[in-house]
Amino acid sequence: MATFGQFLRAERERRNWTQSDFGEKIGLNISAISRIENESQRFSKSKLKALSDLFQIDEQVIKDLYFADKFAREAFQYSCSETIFSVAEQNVKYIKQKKEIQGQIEFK
Amino acid sequence: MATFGQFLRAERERRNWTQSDFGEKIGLNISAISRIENESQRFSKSKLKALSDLFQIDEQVIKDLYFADKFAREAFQYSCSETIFSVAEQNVKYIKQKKEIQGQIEFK
DNA sequence: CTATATTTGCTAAAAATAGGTCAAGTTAAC
DNA sequence: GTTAACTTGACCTATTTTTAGCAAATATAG
Repeated sequence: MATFGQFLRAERERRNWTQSDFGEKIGLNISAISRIENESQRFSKSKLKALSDLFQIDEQVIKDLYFADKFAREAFQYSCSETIFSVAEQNVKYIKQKKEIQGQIEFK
Repeated sequence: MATFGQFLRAERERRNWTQSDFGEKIGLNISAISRIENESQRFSKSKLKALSDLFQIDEQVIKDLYFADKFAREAFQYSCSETIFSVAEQNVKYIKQKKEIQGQIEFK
């Protein structure tokens, strides 16, 4: 599965829902759904939980799909180089480690 | 170099600039600089070009550092799983490929 | 055809971004 | 122990971007 919009469309169709069915369930009108599926609009972060409930798909999975798509589009849009994601991965490790150390200091 | 703020601070100090020197050159006041260096505020995307001119560092390098940092922080904040960046990388490839095909259709 | 589903132009409203000010601190160097 | 450099909190504002509803235009299935 490549984009979040394609994922949404596939899951919707698997359930034989029209865009307006889906829109009603998730709280968006039909044009928003269309644009989201065609990626001219983003699905809103704040509805991810509702989406995971609706589709009965683990929230972590949904969230990861969502952010992978978001990052990919942004990296493409700004012509980032190909190494960017491995750098980002290292950065996350660094941040995690830093927070751990901070935690230790706070409770000393 | 791990975060964009740390990068900025290191480059500023290498030049023996105070935060207020740097702020003047880039068009931000001293509290903004401090917060940016300590990552409680973001550096603005629209100033990346000016920054690359000021530091005489290739814009692509600056941009990559900036976005790697941005993605990492977001992934951390939303507790994305560790595989997310390799998925994102694949997604970029997919997007690039799709745009190529679209280009071919448009000029047929 | 016709009905249903989807896409899209326009737009007001909402939300995110970007940053400032002022005050009250803390560091670090001399 | 001053002084310059830096940090941080609280609060405020302007600008830009994005959203999502309406309605009109297309597309698609039967």
